[in-house]
Amino acid sequence: MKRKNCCPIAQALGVLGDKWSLIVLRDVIFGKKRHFNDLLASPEKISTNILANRLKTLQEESLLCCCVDAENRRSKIYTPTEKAQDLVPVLVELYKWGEKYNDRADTAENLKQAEPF
Amino acid sequence: MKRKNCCPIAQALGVLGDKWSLIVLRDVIFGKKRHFNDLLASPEKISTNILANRLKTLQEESLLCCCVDAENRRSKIYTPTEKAQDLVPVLVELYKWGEKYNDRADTAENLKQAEPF
DNA sequence: TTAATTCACTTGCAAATTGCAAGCTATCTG
DNA sequence: CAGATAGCTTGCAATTTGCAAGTGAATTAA
Repeated sequence: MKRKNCCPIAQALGVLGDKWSLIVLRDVIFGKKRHFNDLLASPEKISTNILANRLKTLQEESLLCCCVDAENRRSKIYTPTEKAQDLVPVLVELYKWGEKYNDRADTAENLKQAEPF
Repeated sequence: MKRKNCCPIAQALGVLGDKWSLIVLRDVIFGKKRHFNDLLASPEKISTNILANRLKTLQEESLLCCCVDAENRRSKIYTPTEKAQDLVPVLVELYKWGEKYNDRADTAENLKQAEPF
């Protein structure tokens, strides 16, 4: 989804707003996974065609770069760019939110309406 | 995508990891939009069936609550819960990242590989 | 009080995306 | 040289998305 000339949140989601991109980036950034098969092995069970497609689009978006492993030339090494590293705060906030809410049942407190601004 | 018993990032993305949920939440939280037609009017042009579906799932996930407008009974008011308000930091970090990178072309700086941890 | 309008959807259908399994090619290892 | 391994690609069914048109109840305008 190309989202030019619009709000930065929508622009960010144009790149990251799908089921898998941020999972792949999480594994590359925090899990330090560098190889196709490492990324395949994540508990979320991404399939090979989807992973190949995400690696391609994340390179096109300059979030990952790819080089051949000098010591094993059938292997490729995927590395996060600084643009990807700058997603660390996003991933950290997502982590905190996920930890706060998605482990536990909905409580009366959670369900409270937010105060008006 | 149900993602129980896994990493909080994956849990969060199970709820938020699609093209539209965070756009709707952005509009409800920051844009203070409260009605179906307000949300439809966003520049990203969500379609009616998708919006209806997201409003339903966001209620099921306790991110929005819905009540009938007392002064206009055909109108419904969608309000963010605290669980939704707690996504503000996520949205802010997405905003900052989108602002930093997605307005401009890729520069040599952006494309630099990240330093190893 | 009837007609038109508005609001929040729903339905139908085509197009795009996802998910699963199998296969393929180049490299390496025994 | 035979198998194993890494990183894909292909085919196809199922799910999700996007567009346009339609629905029904509530409201407002004539």
